[in-house]
Amino acid sequence: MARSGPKLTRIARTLGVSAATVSNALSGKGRVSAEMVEKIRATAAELGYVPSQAGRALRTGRTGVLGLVLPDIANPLFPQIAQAIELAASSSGYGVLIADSRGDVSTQTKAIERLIDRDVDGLVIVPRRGTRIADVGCPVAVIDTPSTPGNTVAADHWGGGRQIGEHLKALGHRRVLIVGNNPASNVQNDRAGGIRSVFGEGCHTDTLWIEPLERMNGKGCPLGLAEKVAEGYTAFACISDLHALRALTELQRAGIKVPEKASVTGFDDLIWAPVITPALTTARMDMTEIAAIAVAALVKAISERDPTDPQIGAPVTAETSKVPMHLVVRQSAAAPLGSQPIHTPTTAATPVIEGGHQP
Amino acid sequence: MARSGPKLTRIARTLGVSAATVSNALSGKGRVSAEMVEKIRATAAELGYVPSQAGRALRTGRTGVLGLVLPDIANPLFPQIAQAIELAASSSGYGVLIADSRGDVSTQTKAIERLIDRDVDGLVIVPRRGTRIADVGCPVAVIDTPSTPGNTVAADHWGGGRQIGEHLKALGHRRVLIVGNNPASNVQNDRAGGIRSVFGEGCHTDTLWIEPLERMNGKGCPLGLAEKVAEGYTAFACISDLHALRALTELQRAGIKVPEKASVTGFDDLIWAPVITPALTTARMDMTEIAAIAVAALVKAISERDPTDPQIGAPVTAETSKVPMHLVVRQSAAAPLGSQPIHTPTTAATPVIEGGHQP
DNA sequence: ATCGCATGATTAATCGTTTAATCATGCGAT
DNA sequence: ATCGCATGATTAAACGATTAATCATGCGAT
Repeated sequence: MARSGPKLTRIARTLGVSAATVSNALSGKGRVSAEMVEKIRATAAELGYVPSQAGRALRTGRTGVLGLVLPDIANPLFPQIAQAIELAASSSGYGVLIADSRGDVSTQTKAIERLIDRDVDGLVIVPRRGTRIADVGCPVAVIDTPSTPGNTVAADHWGGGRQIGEHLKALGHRRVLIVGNNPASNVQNDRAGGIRSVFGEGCHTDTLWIEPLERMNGKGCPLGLAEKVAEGYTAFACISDLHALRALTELQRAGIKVPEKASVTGFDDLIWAPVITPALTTARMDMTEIAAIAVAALVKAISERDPTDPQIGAPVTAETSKVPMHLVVRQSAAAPLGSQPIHTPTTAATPVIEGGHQP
Repeated sequence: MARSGPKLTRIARTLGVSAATVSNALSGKGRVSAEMVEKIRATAAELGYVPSQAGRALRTGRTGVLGLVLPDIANPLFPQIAQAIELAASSSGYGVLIADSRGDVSTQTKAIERLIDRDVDGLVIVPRRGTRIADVGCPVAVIDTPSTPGNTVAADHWGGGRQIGEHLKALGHRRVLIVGNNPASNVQNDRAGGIRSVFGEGCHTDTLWIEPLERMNGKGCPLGLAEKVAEGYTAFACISDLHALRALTELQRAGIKVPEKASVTGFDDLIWAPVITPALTTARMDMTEIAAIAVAALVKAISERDPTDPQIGAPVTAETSKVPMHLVVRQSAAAPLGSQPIHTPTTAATPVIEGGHQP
């Protein structure tokens, strides 16, 4: 709807100048005397002037809107991501239009098209399981994982895995089961790889992928972790807090105390991580930072680009493409029975130590 | 950015007619011969014409964009809501712009203003804890709970509570602890009220509000549920799956088996409900339906409204304002020890029976 | 034969902003 | 005194669609 507020012309008439002068003064582009600028600024503020996006968009070919595409919108990380992107975008003066693709890969293209048709200036895409983004007609920032070609910026998932691994190793764990969803995901692979990289000589890791298991036994099937404990695994390093939750409750239900009998760690520091019992040790990504970098790169690309040319571009690049993850130490991981922890500085980054319930 | 695609004029020139005719043909408004309409439709489709939102918005005063405001974006329900709203909006030809207010009430106004300044045609607001929505300059749909004045459409939280309560009662529970976050929330109050309404003669319910407890003992503090079990409570009816999760893990950790020794139920059917052990019995709202009604009401109000008048309106109203919730029966609630379940049809609505892990 | 009218299409104005091109003015240098 | 130039402001065109007003045409009725 059209804002009811004053138009540019009204400010111009109020001050007895032309609309062009007002526009120039407000944008600081043309030649306007300092005093005039001052007067115009003042009355614009006083009248509560807000430029019409429509008018501006029509003239400049820029809408000031970014599109956000999360092919897997049901993802519990969605709130974090959306929040961070919206913050970054709005503080750069951009709006954020969302598009959902119901987890469906074919609908993803439709969703992107919907955004393009609405003339977004750029897109932020968090791709689903290694989907490559086809050339769209506007700048695109891809948030996946540093090892993915075409990635713009992402958390250092591999490094996060290493931190989790080092934490577990320092606690004394030698047999660790990595629990993930799907090996086709670059993110999950990097996290798992990071964990594995820590356990060398005299250690053993194996990986349990849930999705194939569920294809056989049905959704929500037991993971059989009690047996794994019997096999000597003392820690379950889960690729996401969602899996950690699943592992934790399954172990508890089987009468295996966490963390005394088995340690469990997660990833992402999802909303429930601090409030479950025991509170979940996990690795968190700095979405605020990631979003800021992604949006900045996008904004740069947008401003450098000629709005009329229908460029078919690769994803934009940022100076920093890898943002460190932060280990959040809570209660779900501890030294295994019959082993004393090794006291070594575990990671380069300082881990966040957080109690489950400090006053 | 400006779409690279063909403009209205190009179609006009291609067919040797005026732009006005093309516009009329495509919108079906003016007087155009049937054959002309056909030809124009055809070439428009062939050329892949997409109207410029900017041009249209400038002329009509309608942007075709709705704003979505979730004051508590960190809410784990967010994905569900956003997904449903986006679906409903896009199938009505609208885009969805999001605004976050970081859970802060004062920032909420700012967020709404950001959307208004971007000329959204209407707003969907899921208010935080009974916040009243001040008059904004455009149609607003409020999704809260039917008992809230000014509510447009919402799940029947009270009815959902009743279903949960009846389920527990039918299982044989007589001492039930309701676990909520904050009594200031209309939604939570309605849910709790619905549960309570079921337990009359010879039954006992009490309510535990987490937020006041945390203000005393710190975030993530223990809820002391083991003591409650000792006091004779056999079921914990939580107002949200998040609390249910907290209760479940705390009980498990204390060695109290769920559901044998204590039943736990939730609300919302959040992502983890089906995959934890035991899978969570909960009540789900039909967000798709709610979103459809909210958006439909909004669209109606928008089309009836004169885009130029800066109406200061109350929230729009819908024909149906109360959408039933669905009980999802899984494994976390069962008959208490030493009591046989009463076999009664528990609810009017057919509950969804869902296994934790069927093949 | 003429008027009126319905039909189908065109003209031109408009939405609000930006911006290139133009214009007026005063001042310093020749 | 005149030219050139810098400065500050104005004019006017443009973006792409919509729509009220207008125009041309043919046909039936008087």
